[in-house]
Amino acid sequence: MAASGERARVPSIRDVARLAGVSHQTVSRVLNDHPSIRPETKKRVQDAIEVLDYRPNLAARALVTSRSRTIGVLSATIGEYGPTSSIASIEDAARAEGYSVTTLNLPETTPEAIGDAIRQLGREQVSGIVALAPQVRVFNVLRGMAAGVPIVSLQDASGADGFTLSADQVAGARAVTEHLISLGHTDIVHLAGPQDWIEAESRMRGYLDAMREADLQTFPPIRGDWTADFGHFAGIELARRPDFTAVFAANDLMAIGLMHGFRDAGIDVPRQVSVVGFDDIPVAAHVWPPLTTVHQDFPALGRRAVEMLLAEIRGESAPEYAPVVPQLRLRSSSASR
Amino acid sequence: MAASGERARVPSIRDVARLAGVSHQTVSRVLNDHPSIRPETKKRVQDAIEVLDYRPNLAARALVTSRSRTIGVLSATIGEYGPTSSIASIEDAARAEGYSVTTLNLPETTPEAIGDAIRQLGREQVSGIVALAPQVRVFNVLRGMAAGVPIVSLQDASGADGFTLSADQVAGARAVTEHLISLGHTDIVHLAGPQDWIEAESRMRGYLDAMREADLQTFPPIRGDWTADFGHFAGIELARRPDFTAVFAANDLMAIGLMHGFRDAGIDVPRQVSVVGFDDIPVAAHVWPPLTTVHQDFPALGRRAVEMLLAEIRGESAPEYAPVVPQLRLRSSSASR
DNA sequence: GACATCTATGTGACCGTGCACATGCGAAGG
DNA sequence: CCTTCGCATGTGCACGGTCACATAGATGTC
Repeated sequence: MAASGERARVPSIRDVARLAGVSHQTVSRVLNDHPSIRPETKKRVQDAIEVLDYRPNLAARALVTSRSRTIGVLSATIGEYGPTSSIASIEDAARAEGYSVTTLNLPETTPEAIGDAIRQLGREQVSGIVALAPQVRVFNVLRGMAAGVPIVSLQDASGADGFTLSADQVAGARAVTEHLISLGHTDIVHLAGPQDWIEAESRMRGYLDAMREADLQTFPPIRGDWTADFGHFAGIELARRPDFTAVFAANDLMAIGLMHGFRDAGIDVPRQVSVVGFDDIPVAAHVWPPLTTVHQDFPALGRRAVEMLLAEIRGESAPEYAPVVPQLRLRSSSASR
Repeated sequence: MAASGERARVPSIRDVARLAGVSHQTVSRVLNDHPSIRPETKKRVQDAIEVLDYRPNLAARALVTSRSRTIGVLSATIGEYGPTSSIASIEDAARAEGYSVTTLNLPETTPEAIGDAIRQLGREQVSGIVALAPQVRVFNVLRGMAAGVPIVSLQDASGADGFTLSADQVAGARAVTEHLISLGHTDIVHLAGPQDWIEAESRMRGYLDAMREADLQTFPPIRGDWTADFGHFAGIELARRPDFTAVFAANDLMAIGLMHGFRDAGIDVPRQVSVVGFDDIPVAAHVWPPLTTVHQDFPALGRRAVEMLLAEIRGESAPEYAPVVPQLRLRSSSASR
């Protein structure tokens, strides 16, 4: 469409200024909508911008302001459903506010790797960072490091000082455990996430709280790794000690694997054992039996993270949110004893 | 850790030059490893860089070179497993080569939206773009638009001129269809993806090719939307017309929903009907019955996309790859008649 | 020995913005 | 009527790199 040829280089702020008959600084003021500009002048400049199809050079702007209007997403999780959908909504929200998004996956969670990542984002002069750092360790390192750049962490960190944000994992876990108890289960096993993960701890705490409150005895939790394969393995192992009637798996993937393991071992879900999960991944409603689980609104979390970060960047006070409450999704994998 | 305080601004190339006793240009040469630098000089400069903990300012470099050493990922897909894992590996590969990654989701697939996205990435002066544009329409617009910036499309586009790349979807679909045929099925329904999607077409073609070659009659395909919910609906509908003994669903999510629908309708998989999917998502092995499907190596695709893009950026010739061949994963959802 | 060539390095301009400061002008205040 | 102030705008420089060109010494060539 655009008339090609013409080796004209892309127009700069001075080209606009010349065409509009003003100084380059006035153009700059229009761009950053400075208060004292006469409406008439503003109009002339905007017309010139239109005519030349001028676009501000982001690199030049970043150089002089040493801020890039870019948000860095630092992620220490790999390909899981939850984080992934949060990231997508972070991007959308940031773009809507005129920020670019650059993502950085942590290959490993050593303090050095985290430090490198933060420094890298620093070099790119990000305006702020959203961290999806589900491991306690990573979170702590982050806290110490991020000096200078606003940062929001998308994890549940009880009593954290900085800006953190998450769904109320404990409440969700508690709700689903109470659901099992209300069905008459008393011997409930928890298939937990890895030791170091914040969310694993929160979900376990919810389970423990609910059990204690109902005066039920708890089993030592089984430590999983979030994968369906582990769930499968755990199901076969658990089948050997049928001293329980329900399992709360810390995520859906493990829950689904677990049901598979139970089936291989000849245990019927939910007739003999009830199984519940956490996350409500898209297939949860369609596996057999459809999985009772806890739904999390990941997109909402991503959007809020961006709102909080922008508030911090702009020096505003953080918006106060009611916590995102995860919702119980009752399906067929849980039944009364 | 780092001695704070000290309002010293971050060191620039000139600070390094002063400390090393050379000109700033010599420092620049060392950084871009220019050939004619005396080893001794180089050493001095490197030491100075070390001492000052100097890091090149990316914005300044981008300003003068008008290239940002950033790769833009343009994605028109939302939260699906395949694209997501490709994107993660694109990031890793790009970072490993010293490129940053910025991601941009297309909210809609109109030509205008695509144009805006490309222009936005242009403003950010990306060095190249990897497009995950699974719809035919998007792909075509992209082809016309991207003038000026190297671009690689991660989709199967037969006869495309530019640089495109994908797993051989047709071969995968064909293999899984032939598998059903070899089990003795003759009446095989295809639950396809949406009309406009390149991969939907490729998978359907593989199905049609295999059927034609075996001299089998084909049914008009059912158009789905990739979701498990649709699969469920389709299962219930299909149960009313049992003129088939096997279904090839164009992705795992629909296949899993389909099995759910069949179960609701009282049809046993695989005894009465065989079901196969495509993608091999992480739960595919753990649903009941475990799903026969086609495994795609998404991370490998992402890595290759980056390699191709970098080759194009550097003006090298594109590396020649053997196509990524999807692999059949035989499980229990398919059985002989 | 004069000149061309190559190597190693330095000098100054320039990329496109925003910022600090200066300036002209009209309104308000005494 | 003069001073003071706020508004609207202009001037020049700085940001931190790279590029084009200049320069000085070493080496080779006839």
